[in-house]
Amino acid sequence: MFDLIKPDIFECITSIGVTKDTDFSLPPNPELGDLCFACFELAKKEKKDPVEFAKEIVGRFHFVKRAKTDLVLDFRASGPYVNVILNNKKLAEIVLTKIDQKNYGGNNLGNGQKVMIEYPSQNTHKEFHIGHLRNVCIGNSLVGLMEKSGYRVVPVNYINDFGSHVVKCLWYLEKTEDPRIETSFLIKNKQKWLGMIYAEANKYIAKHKEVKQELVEYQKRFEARDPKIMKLFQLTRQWSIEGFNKIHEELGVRHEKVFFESKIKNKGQKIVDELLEKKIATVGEGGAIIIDLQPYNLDVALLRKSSGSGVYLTSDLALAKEKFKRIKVDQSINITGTEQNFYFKQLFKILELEGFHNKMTHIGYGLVNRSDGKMSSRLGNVILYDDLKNEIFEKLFQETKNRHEEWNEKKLKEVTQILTQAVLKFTLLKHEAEKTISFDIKEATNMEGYNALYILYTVARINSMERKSGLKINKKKINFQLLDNNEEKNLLLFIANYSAIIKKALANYNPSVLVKYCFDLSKEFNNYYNKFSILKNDDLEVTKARLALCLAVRRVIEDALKILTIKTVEEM
RNA sequence: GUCCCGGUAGUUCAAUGGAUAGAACAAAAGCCUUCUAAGCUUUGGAUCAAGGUUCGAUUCCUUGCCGGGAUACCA
Repeated sequence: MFDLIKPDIFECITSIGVTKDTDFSLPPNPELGDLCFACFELAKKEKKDPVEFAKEIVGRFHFVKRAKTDLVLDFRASGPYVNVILNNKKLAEIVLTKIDQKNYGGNNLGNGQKVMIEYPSQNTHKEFHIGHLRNVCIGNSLVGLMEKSGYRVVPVNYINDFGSHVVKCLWYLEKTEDPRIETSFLIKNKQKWLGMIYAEANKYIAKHKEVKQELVEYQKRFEARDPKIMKLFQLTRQWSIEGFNKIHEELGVRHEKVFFESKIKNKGQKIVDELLEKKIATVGEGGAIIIDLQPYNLDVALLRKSSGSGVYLTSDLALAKEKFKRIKVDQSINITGTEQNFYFKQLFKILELEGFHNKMTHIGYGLVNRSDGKMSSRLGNVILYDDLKNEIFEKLFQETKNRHEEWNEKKLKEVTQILTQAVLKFTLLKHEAEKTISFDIKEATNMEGYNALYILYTVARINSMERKSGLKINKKKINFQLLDNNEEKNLLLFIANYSAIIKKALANYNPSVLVKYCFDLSKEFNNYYNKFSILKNDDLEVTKARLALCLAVRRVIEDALKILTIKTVEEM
């Protein structure tokens, strides 16, 4: 932790037995010191008692202690811990100067490696609910985190437009001769409407089990590209894709390439044939093609239905190859729900058996459930992205209007839109990525608490102060000595810890770490803001120093939010 | 049946094996002639159970109980 100031700390404490892999953390009580480190490991190396060793380290430090202008002022032993007392002036100077560096808080773990990230891989003819939204939010953040860490990221999408879900939807539309197709220009959101039809189709099929054979036949015709079906397919497929594109644009997704199942499925079928020839795959019950992965503890995987139709796996085999063929990348990452963890283990094993050795990773995020139970299309209780977005927008619009009567409609909408996106994204990112979410609409539309608004409000406050001060801050002329209270020290330490947070978030594929960091930093700031006056101050030098700190806080928050693709507003 | 994930305040979530388990919501009480009250302060409240490893366990291991997911023709 505290990577930003670590080099300066070690400069003060060379050759006293504290190795460079020693990590610093915050003491449980600020009165103990500014930073601390535990001596368990260090003492073990020298075969000493940790409590004794802590005292010894402190003694050594006092012996070699250098000038008062160093970052480290003092060491104090407290049981097996050593607490570090920092020089406020030096701390402020280092942090507030370093923050202007390029790619501040970033690192170069990626070393220019090219990585493809595939998300959210939706199915056409289906709804876009908050589960998909979680996928996009995590994907977006991962792109940001990897770019911040020196990777060259290629975001791509894979659209499943050729599976049995499409078959069900088209078959149902045809069977019911839905008149709305003819007057489709009347439908406002066709992508959403189609999702509704798909849900209806599912309900119907569940009730009328006898249509199963009919669907099998329909799928055969579909996969053989029966012109009669293709017309409806092309039309409706386009509705979904246009709808997705609009959503992606709103959410700040920027795919460099899009793969379609309809263009890949045949290639997948060929791979299945090859696997059969190579005797990696075998013929199973009813003529289905399967692959026995039991030696690897991965059960049996189905590669082709007994009807000859493909399954997801059929296409995914081809997709893996296509990815590396079309774009020269060093590795590929997939983001899907954790319920597909097992599926991806199977997929990767099959590719491995086939002799495909490119690096592929699967990242699973937890399901989004409703607080009152499971979300399922069949129960008809899915929370759609569009609906949630509108609900939040309405609420925020009213509130913003009340606060800024002087704003015109256009400005109100612009600001509310940014706030809405921020609230949505924060809500779906605030939990640990791999954990199941219990989603509560009431909580999501609450404007208080652990919420994006809290952070954006903090930024808006700083913006406001900067405007009102009329000052241009020149770091070279700041008297850093004036930043000497505990709250200021805490803020500086928070800022110094930013890069460690980035690393942690990426290492665990877990953007929630960064979300929490933004909130905690904002909280620390609001505490400071309420306790100390920044502008209303007798001493202009103090105002300048404090304002410089405020701007640094804003810079870090905005940088972190940018990674999460969350925008801020000047005023709110 | 087997495999994977989870179980922490009333609720939703935090806590690389480290000092006194943190937040938010909800509940109770306060703070706007003062830089945006979408804010701040204060109060009460929790580690599923039993073993084990360790100087030290919410964290690691074992067992049990509870919940979720996966487990060849669902997507």
